[in-house]
Amino acid sequence: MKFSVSSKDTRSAARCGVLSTSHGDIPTPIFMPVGTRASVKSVEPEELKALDVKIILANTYHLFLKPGNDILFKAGGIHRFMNWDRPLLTDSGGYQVYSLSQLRKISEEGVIFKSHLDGSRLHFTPENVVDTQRIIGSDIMMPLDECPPWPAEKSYVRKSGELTIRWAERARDHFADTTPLYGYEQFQFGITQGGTFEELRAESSRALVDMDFDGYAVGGLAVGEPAEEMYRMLDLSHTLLPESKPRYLMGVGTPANILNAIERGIDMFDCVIPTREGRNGRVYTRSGTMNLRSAKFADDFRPIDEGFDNHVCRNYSRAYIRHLLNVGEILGMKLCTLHNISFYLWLTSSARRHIQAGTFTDWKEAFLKEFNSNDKA
RNA sequence: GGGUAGGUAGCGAAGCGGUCAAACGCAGCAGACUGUAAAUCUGUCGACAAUUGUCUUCGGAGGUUCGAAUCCCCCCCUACCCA
Repeated sequence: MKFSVSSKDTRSAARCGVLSTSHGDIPTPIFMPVGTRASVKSVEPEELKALDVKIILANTYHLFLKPGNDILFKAGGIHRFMNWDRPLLTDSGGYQVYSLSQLRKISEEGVIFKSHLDGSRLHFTPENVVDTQRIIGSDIMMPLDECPPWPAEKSYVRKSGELTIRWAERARDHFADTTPLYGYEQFQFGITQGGTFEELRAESSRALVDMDFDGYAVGGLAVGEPAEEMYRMLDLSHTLLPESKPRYLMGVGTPANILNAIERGIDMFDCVIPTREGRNGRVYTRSGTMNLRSAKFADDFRPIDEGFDNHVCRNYSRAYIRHLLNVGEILGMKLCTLHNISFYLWLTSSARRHIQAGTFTDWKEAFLKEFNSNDKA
């Protein structure tokens, strides 16, 4: 995988780069909206492009259930299926090992899920998860891993992390033994685990680095631990993961999480916050968040964030969107989603600009001060 | 003019002698949401004191009863039907 770091911050580990895939280049740091089931909920791929979304996520577990591999293969892969011609990354189902923990059993071989849709038993192995992602045709695929909960006993996190390492090895081998199905290159990242234990995180990182993945994800964080614990793990990861490979912090996070992680050398992020919270009426502004369902916005005809230059703020008022949410019109959820994605992309593009200008740290402090001082939620 | 069904907290709507400050829904208010089982979920929702507390409510006025939103009488209003 071609990844080039173009500029580095002098006062922190923050860096800017470009990640090249067959479906286009991705400037980093970057935020990737989540489109679990081949859809960023409520938004058309064309609209994502209009927002200048560079790369989106989809999920192997959910796509395997529906529409299933047959349909995805007949469609010619996910890009053609959903009319998205830019880069796409698939998560492996490792997060579902965590989020659907009541519905699965883990063994050395892999994971058996009891489908949340119809209860049927689904066998996921490191190998067949690679196969499914070949069929999906994602530009970047993730190996099956176990995301342990927090808090968890160190002994459990160790055992779990060691299993994830063995799975990663199998996934890497199987990736090498198979080829892309649609004529363009695919890449595979490794996922480090180890919870918030330095020792385990380091072991996991070293083992995965030895396998020479195309990039490295830091997994198993933002599952309930204090943010400081997460940052500690990032400081450590920064010293262990190769400079020359992209680093992806999975499932993170709030604007503050993202900026603090960029400061610690992370290049890629995904999170459901902007889309899910958008559907629930919470929108992000430079001076904090606000819940547009509140009656206090009923006659507030200002844009969501005055002076913020995006499609939603240029064209719609708080009062209108509040009305839409209030009467259950899907457009309300959509406009909030569009706005939040736009805000998150603005956040990472601003970070890039300030890293390049050498002003990242100051800008981050100023942004967070403003964001936290006047929370409208 | 006659008949029938009703008038319950912001709205809608249960309750039909005590366990009723009164189910439930909506609206309101507050909160949650981090590799999406989330267009979801939680709390609150008469007024005050703000933990077990007190006070005023079920169209209005009387009455029966130890006790009424619930029973009786009169009045007012609404919807529909018949003249």
